[in-house]
Amino acid sequence: MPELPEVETVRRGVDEAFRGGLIRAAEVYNPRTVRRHVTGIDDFQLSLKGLQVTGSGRRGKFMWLTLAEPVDGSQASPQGGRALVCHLGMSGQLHVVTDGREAHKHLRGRLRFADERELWFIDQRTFGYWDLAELEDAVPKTMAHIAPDVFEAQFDATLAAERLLRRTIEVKKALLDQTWISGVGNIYADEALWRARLRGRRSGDSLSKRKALELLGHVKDVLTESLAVGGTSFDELYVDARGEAGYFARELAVYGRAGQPCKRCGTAIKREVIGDRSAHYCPKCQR
DNA sequence: CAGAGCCCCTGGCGGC
DNA sequence: TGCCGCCAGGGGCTCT
Repeated sequence: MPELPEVETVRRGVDEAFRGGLIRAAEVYNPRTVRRHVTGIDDFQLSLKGLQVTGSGRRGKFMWLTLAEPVDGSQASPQGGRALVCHLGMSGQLHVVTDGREAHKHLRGRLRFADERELWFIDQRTFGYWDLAELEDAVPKTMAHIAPDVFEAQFDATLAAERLLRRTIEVKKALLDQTWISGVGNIYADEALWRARLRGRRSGDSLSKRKALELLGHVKDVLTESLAVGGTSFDELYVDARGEAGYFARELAVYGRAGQPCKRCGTAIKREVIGDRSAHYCPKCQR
């Protein structure tokens, strides 16, 4: 479900609510939720108890809360220290809970804060997870294989374009590969390809460098525009940390619009399968 | 190293 | 009512 704009929207809401907050207890109800944490569920819960949230970060679709011991004058440096990494998977949500509501059916874990507020991790399909990681250069060590996203200073569009040009797989599939550019998922890959008038079936090495750069520009544009309106919500499976939907669904040109007219030329949008994921495109104006 | 194929889950929906 | 297959914003692991 959530791609970069949705994850960033959630991160902002969680940061605003819990920056500076003291974790009184951490509870995990489904062992799968901490499957990346090799020392187990009990260790995970104990490790978080008593820590303070000092801030948050994000790379692509991964977000994290930075943590420190709540001791005067010895706050962890923003470049080092520990973090609670959260990946939302296909159906994960983080909710700021202040009203003592009844537990949700898919509540997988929660942080109880000293002020009685709670952070809930709700995840129907359990592809999401929580993990603890050491930070290195302000990024969790466990994310060394995830490339910078288009909003990071380290992102080099020229380098990324050159890498895309060396790939023999379909461009659509390449956009979903988080190891050279992160944050793009199935929705925004289709949208960026439509904007660039490119068929997702084209192989990376069939593009000109100019076209590759243009595509990356469209990726950044569509992510920016979606973030500005809180992301894309189709149903209750994506809402922000306060339970609010995003408004980008109405701006989508191709994703989920099979059979409907192309917003540029009126031709019916088609759906195909690329790399076991659905892909939506205009058969006339995407080549 | 890039790429392909498989696995991991919980539902909603339409067809029979 | 059931059963069955398909579909859904994710990524990891293993083998070639």
